[in-house]
Amino acid sequence: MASEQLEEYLETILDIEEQDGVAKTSAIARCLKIAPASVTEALQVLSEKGYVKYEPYHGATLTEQGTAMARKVKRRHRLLEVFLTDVLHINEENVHDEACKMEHTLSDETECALCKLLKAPARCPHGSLISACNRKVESCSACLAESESASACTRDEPLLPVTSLAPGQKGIIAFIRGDTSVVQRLTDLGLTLKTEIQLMRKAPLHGPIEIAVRKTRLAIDHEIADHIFVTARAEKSR
Amino acid sequence: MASEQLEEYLETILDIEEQDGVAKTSAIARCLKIAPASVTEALQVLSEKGYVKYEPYHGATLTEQGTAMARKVKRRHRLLEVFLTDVLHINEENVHDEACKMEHTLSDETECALCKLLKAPARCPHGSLISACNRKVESCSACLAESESASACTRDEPLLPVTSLAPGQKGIIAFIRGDTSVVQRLTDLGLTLKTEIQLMRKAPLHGPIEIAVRKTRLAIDHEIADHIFVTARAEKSR
DNA sequence: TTATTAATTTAGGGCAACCTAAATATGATC
DNA sequence: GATCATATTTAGGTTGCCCTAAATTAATAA
Repeated sequence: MASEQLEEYLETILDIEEQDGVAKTSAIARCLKIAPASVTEALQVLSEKGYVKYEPYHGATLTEQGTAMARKVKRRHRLLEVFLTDVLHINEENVHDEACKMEHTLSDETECALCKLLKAPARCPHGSLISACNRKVESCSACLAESESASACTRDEPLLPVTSLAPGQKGIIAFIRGDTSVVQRLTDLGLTLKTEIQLMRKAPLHGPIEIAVRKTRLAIDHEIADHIFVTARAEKSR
Repeated sequence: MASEQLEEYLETILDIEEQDGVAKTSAIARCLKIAPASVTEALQVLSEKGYVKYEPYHGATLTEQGTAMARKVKRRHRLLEVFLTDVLHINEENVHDEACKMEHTLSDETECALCKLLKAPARCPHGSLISACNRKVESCSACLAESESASACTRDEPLLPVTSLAPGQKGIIAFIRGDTSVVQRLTDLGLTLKTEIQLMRKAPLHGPIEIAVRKTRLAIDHEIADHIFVTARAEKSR
C-alpha cells in the first residue's frame, strides 16, 4: 500500500496521463503545487515500488498496478463527492477538497458500504465517471443482497468502462453496475455477461455510443453505457 | 491547528486524564503503542504549542485550549462511529479504527452536516457521550433550519454536559441538544436556557441524576440529561 | 552543428515523527 | 538518608517528504 502522499501522486499522474499520454515532472509539480525536484524524488520512489514506469527526463506512466491503485483512489474520491453533495449537502466549492482529504482513509469495507448507500452512482457531481469496484461480482445485486459489508474476492483482471474503449475495440461484458432492473434492461438489448461487444462510434461530449453485439448494431445512451464494464481480453477458462 | 498525530496525542491524553487525573508518559506510550521517548518529544511540542501543561517526570495535563481540541476530535470520532454503525452498517469491530482514521480529515462544515444527518446523537455506539458542537447556538433547531451547512460563530466559553458536574456544583443551562420538541420537554420541567441548576446526586452507571432548579429538586433520566449542557460560570453580560 | 534555453535531476538541508541505547531523576524500601 | 528499581528524558540516528541552488540533459533556434 502506498502512503497518502504517494496516492496523491498516483491520482495526479492518472489525470495527466489521460490528457497528455505521459506525465512530465513539471506537469505533476504544477498540479500538486510541489517543487519539481520533489516530484523527481517521488517518481523514483513510485518507480521502485512498481507503480510507475519512470524514464528520467521523459516523465512517467503508470504501470498496471499503479493504474489500478490510482483508479481505486479516484473512485473513492468520486464516491465521497457524491456523498458530500447528495447526502450531506456540503457547499459545492468545498466538496472536492474535502473528498481529497478523506479519500485516503476509506477502507474497502467503508467504500463498499458507501457505494451501497448511494446506490452505486455512475458519475460524480462534476460529471466524471466513477469506475467499477474491484469486488468479484457480476452486478451490484450481489453487494445489495449483503446485510453486512462482507469482504469479497477481488477481481484479477482490470475492468474498463465500455465508453473508454477506442472505436473498433472489442471487449467482453464482465460487470453491470446496478441492480436486477438494470441487468434486465440490458439483457433485453442482448447485453448480457460474457457477451463480446465492439465499440463502433462515440458521439462526443457524453452523447450516445454505437456498439456491435452479435452482428447487431445498436446505439445506447451514455446513461446506460455508464453501467457496462468490460474486460479487454476474453476470460481464460481453465 | 495541530497535526493529525498531535490530535491523536491530545485525544489519548484526554482519556487518560479523565481516568487518572494526569497523563504520565508511559501511559500515553502504552495507549498509542509508541516508545516513551517519542512521547516525551511530543509532549514537549504540545507544551510549546500551548495544548498541555507538561511537568518533566510528572506527566502532562491538557490546557483549556488542549481540552477544547481534544474534545472536538473526540466528538468527531464518536459522530463518525454513529455514522459508520447506523448508516453504513460497518462491522462493529472495525468501527473504532475506521473512525480513528477519518476523524482528522473532517472539516467543521462536514462535522455539522453529519451531526444533522444523524439528528444530533447523544451517544456513540459504545455508549460514550458525544460532546456539544462549538457553534454558538441555543439548540439544534438552529442547525436543522439551515438548508446548507453554513458557518456560524463559535462559542467562547466551553460547554459541559450537565452529567459531568460534580455533586453540589452549579451551572447555567447554555445549550440544549435536540430540536424544539426536546426544548419544549425540558421547558416543561423548568429547564430553560440561562437557568441556573445545581447537580445534587448522580446514580452510578448511567442512572438518573438529581438536580436542583429554582429551589425545586427533580430527578431526570440520563437520556434526558444527555441533552443538557451548561457553562460553569454565569455568562458575563456586557 | 553549435549554442542557447528550458526542463529536469542531483546535492545538500530542514522538519516531523519515530526508534534504540544511555543517562538521569523519582519514589519506595531498608 | 542511602540504595535500588522503575520511569523518564536526552542523545544520536532513520525515514518520508518537502525545499533551494547548482549541475546536467534535452529540445530548439541560429
